[in-house]
Amino acid sequence: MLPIPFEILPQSNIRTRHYQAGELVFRLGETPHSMFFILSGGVQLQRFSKNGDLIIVHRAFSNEYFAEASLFAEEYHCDAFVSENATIAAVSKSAITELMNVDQNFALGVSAYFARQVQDFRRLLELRSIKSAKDRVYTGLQEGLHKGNIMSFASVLGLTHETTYRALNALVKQGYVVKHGRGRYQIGG
Amino acid sequence: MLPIPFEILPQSNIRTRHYQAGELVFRLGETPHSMFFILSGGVQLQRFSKNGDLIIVHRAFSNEYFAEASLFAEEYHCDAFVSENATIAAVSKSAITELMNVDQNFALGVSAYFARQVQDFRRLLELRSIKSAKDRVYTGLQEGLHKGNIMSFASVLGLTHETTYRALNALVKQGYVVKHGRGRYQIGG
DNA sequence: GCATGAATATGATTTCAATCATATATTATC
DNA sequence: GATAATATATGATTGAAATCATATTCATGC
Repeated sequence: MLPIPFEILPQSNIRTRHYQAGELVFRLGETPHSMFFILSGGVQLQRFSKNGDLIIVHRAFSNEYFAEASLFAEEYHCDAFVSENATIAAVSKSAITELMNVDQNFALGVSAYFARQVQDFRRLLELRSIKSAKDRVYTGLQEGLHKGNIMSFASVLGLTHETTYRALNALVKQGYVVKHGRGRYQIGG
Repeated sequence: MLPIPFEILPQSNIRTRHYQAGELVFRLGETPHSMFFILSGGVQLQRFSKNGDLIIVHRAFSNEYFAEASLFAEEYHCDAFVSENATIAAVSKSAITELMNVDQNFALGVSAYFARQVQDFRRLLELRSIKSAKDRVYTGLQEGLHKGNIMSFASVLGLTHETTYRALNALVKQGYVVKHGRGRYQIGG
């Protein structure tokens, strides 16, 4: 059910719940007892600045974890606001840390999981540093980030979908990309 | 010498070397034996696409680790190209994983280190998703990212320094930010 | 099969950050 | 203390992505 390495945790350590949009999964200042995995819906981690402005720290959606870092923190430093009706699995923090103490392989797996994420984020940031939409779309294709539809590809790239469609079109015209059908693009000319 | 949690590793597991710009620290396909920490200089992790285009996966500079993820990988999947003459500490991979197996606290520390990084990257991505330069600079100030000078603040924000100066100026004029002196800006009006 | 909504696609216009240029203040170096 | 290098700052111009608009194709539900 959960992605590796957390799939080996006994089901008893996972509690799944539905949330309505607008609910809070946790609040700033509370003591973390869980890490969360979104089965469906959306959550945004947010806090308010001294001036009262809303700061969105992270938005998470289906099949993503959030609040992993609070596994190792004394308290949450933001609110988890449900932005779309969601089903969320709460994974027990103590179960994870205890298993890490017992099972070295699991401990390595957890580190590897986070290290891998760091790697992915760096790659994404580097991709976003590419100014030209055409180059960014092309590199995104090369990196295999066009998995689902163009809309989500565009959002990974940090571009509007219109700009992404146009860039794809231009790349096809220039022969860098082939179009196999509506919404189906692939590197190669 | 190294940042926590790696500071407790015996010095014998760390080998420091100078590199000239243009050298490779490691090559794609090699077996990882180390994770690296840059004492000075710069490195870019890069690979070449099927079409022969250079893809820069990550650029790392002073006081940053790179290739952490390869701690848990079978082989490097990019080259580490020295972009500026550098002094780099190689931290033994086996020393880290062995210590993780023995010392649960260290294992937790390693996980926490990566988890924290994931958190930071998410925050940075969310910040970069703010379109307006003024809003981005303002939020960056709120998040405490203006530590050194404006140039480095601008590069964290992913903006040119000119745009950053202008945005700061505008924020001061609108009363959202106060200027204490040349290059010294602070939230508040 | 028809209606509704979403994704794909492209056109017209606008906006705003990047770019290029220049000036001044500050720090570092000899 | 003079010189060079860097950071701060601002002005003018440009270009490319965002925005707004519209059409078409495809999927989904009734």
